[in-house]
Amino acid sequence: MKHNSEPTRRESRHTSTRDEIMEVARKQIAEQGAAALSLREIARQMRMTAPALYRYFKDRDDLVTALIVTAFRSFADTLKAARDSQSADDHANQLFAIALAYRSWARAHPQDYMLIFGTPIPGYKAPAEITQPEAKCSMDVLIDALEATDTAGELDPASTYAKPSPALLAQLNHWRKEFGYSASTIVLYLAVVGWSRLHGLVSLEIENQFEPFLGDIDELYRNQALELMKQFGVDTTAVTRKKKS
Amino acid sequence: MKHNSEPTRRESRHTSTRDEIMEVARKQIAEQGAAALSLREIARQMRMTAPALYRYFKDRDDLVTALIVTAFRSFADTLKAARDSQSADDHANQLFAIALAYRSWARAHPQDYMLIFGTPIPGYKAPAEITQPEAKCSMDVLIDALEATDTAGELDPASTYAKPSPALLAQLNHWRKEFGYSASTIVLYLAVVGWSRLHGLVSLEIENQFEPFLGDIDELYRNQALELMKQFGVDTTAVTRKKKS
DNA sequence: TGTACATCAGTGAACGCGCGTTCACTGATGTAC
DNA sequence: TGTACATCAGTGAACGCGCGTTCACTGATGTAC
Repeated sequence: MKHNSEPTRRESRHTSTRDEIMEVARKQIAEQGAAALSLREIARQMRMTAPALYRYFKDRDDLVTALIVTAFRSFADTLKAARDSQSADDHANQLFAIALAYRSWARAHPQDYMLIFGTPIPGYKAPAEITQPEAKCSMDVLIDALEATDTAGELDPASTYAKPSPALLAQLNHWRKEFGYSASTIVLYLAVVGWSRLHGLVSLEIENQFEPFLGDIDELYRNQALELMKQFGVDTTAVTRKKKS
Repeated sequence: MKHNSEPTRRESRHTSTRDEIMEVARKQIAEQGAAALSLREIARQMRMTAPALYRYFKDRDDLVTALIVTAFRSFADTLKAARDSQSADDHANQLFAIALAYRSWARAHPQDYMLIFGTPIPGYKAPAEITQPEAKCSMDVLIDALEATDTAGELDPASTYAKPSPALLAQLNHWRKEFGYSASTIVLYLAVVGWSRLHGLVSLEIENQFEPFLGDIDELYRNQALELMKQFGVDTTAVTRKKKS
């Protein structure tokens, strides 16, 4: 056995067909939905037999878990990239960019979005110990951006936003401590509120609930993203100016 | 053939086993999710054979469509009942009651909620001409309540809420005319915004996305429902007073 | 009131399908001496 | 450099399962005269 230097030829082949399996699976999910994912169909598309897949994944659930993890990472990476596309001190535009990226990722990968945040697959139960840290990473992008805004003194929830009740504050504080967040409790509050509001619009959109009466949601989404920021006390004039130019 | 007086014995038996089929199907959906719905399993639970079900539904899709319709009706009825539980001129409490009922129905019937607003079943495409009017009925409860509030002069979105852009207003107007709503365009705007915000919280909750870090969502939901109303310009003091008493 | 007939509910067998997973196996790829 | 061996990728057959749907059928329920 080689002590872990660079991967052998065989090893790299292994990981590359493993990647290919996941690629094909993702494509299948994108077309048919996650519930219709089939090992045999994947094998067929790869011109292999189904049992060969067991060299790469313990079973179907194992593959699904891997898909969920990569979907989460792709999602988190997209959010981070959006944030970093704006200058580091321009918090308003960072937040706005994150909000837009949230939606555009979901539109580009609707089935992955649903795989992550939506309906679980019939016989499948995601192992929380693997799934949860990944979910946290996405959430953290939002939390970090809000925290940075807060630190810069550009967040003023108190002026426009209701104070959480003591009971709610206690919950948020518990969360804050358990996960060791440096952000203030109110930042966590805004993060969870913001998340739920983006999710509400995005999930209804990708499930075509708006279509019959509104058609395109572009305008509504921008409107709501800005509105959300305003309610957080963020000055959005820089965003609107940039948008026009 | 009898001219349509009261239903014959046979007819009433027919509708009653039809109802039983749907009942069993609903139970199955509640336990396993809509994607796992199986005609054979339904028949088994009813101590029948599967082909007998074809006396009552053309095929599986036909059953699913019927389930969707009844789910929508149950949902809309619950919202209406909540509204009517408050006195007719107390618009604030009516809106609040609707918001609470929205969530509690979803919690009581999570799989039905997802059947209606969420992931479609793999091979199934809901016939829009049947599904859409039902969806409209639920939406109309919210719209009507907001319109009544507006007519009473208790809605003041302009003061706290961003004006929709001209493009968005045009979309909303198109919708308003196409469906013949008497409510103002801004009421439709508030309805769709309110819906998406309730949906965001509720759908994340029933998919257990909040659980790892927040546990119970009760406080957050109440907080957000009130916040939403405040942003619409509704005076919520009557609601909070009532809550305490 | 009784008889002949039509309608309907439900059965049981069968069709054809696809699925996840196991197993013993063949060849190829890599490793050790 | 060559040979013996171990490891791994992938095959093909099979198991056992469940599914939606069709078909010809049996009995029961209702209807007309």
